[in-house]
Amino acid sequence: MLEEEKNTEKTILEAAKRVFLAKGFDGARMQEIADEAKINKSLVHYYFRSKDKLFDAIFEEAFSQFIPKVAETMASDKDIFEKITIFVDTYIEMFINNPHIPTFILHEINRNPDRIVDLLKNSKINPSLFVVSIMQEMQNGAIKPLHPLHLIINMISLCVFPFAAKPIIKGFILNNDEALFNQFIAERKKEVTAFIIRSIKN
Amino acid sequence: MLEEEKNTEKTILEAAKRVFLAKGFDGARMQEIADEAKINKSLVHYYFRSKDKLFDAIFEEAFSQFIPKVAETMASDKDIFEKITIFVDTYIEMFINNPHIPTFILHEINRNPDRIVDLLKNSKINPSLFVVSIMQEMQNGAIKPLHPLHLIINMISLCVFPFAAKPIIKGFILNNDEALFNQFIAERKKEVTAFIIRSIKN
DNA sequence: GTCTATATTGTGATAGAC
DNA sequence: GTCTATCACAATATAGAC
Repeated sequence: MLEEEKNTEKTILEAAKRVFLAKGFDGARMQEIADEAKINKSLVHYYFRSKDKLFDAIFEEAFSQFIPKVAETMASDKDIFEKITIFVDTYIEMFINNPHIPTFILHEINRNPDRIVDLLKNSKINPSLFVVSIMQEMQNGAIKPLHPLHLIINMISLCVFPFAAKPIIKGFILNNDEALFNQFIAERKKEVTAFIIRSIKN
Repeated sequence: MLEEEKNTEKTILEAAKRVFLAKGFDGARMQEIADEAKINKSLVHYYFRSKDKLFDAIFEEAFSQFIPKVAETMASDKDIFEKITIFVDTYIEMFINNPHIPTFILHEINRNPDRIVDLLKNSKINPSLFVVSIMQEMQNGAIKPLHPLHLIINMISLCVFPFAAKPIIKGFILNNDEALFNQFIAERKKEVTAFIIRSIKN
């Protein structure tokens, strides 16, 4: 039997995740989620009452993915260059496996900015760990003087943006060739890490 | 009289731009556009027939803004470092004046990827100008060996992402302080230009 | 828990008077 | 060109049988 039978709630959540991430809240339809889960539309309401409540469950999970758990790495005794390498690898690998996350989060946080403040208050994310790490390496003379916040935003920008802009990069620059885009992304871990380290290393 | 009376079509277009950019196609309502333009909802249909046609007019203009006219600069005889400075300044300045453009474009190109291929075919945008410029400077020995495409995407990433992620940066890292965010953006032209040039200069 | 049927509201779009 | 009234349909949500 191999446990093919999942419980309905989980099936709905997985279907809803696919639909919401692809279409966004406004573009998603309860009917489409039901079809995707191969169940009746009423069952979706039975389990989650409203579209809003269902969306909340999806958004919180997706948002937590957007901020990978690199906190442990940041608190470790590895040097800043190793930390950056792990940071970039983790981020890009996660987006390869969840390509819709970037546009989804960037769109939805603008639709409802207040929500993220609440979410982040309850999260264990602590960027100051990384800030401290950066400032220590500056005092060591390992890296050039720079604003830690700009460096962090630069790192995230370089990882996230190519996934959010995939249709432009692929459709315009890469002649709509999916294989070429995948190759571009595959190169990117090395490329981004090297780009950053060249810029900050003393 | 100072020409206070604009023609209705233009008024609708300006209202539609505000609503579509803030809410996206799926989130926008024809009623809200009419309210924003302070006219009757039917008039919007009278001038533009359908929501789709109205959206097309807005999207094309917004998309053309997303790709600033830096082509002339790229074809000029300025060196690569001046070109990068102008590129970054132009991009960031444009997003300061049009803060909704990044999320709007990134969301809509994913909703309808085919549209952008058509749009770009009809545009005069030519990234190869910049690629050639980069490769020449590599042969001159002015910059390190690198993949031109990755450099271009890096430059765009660093300019665009902070605007798309404003609610996260402001709400999470900057304690929801708008002034702090504006200061962060103001620093960014110098910061990004320096970050890039440090990384590629020989 | 799962289904069918239906209520209710929202929304794009049109008809027709002025 | 601009308005009021209204249509037609889509979408969220609920009622109630099984």
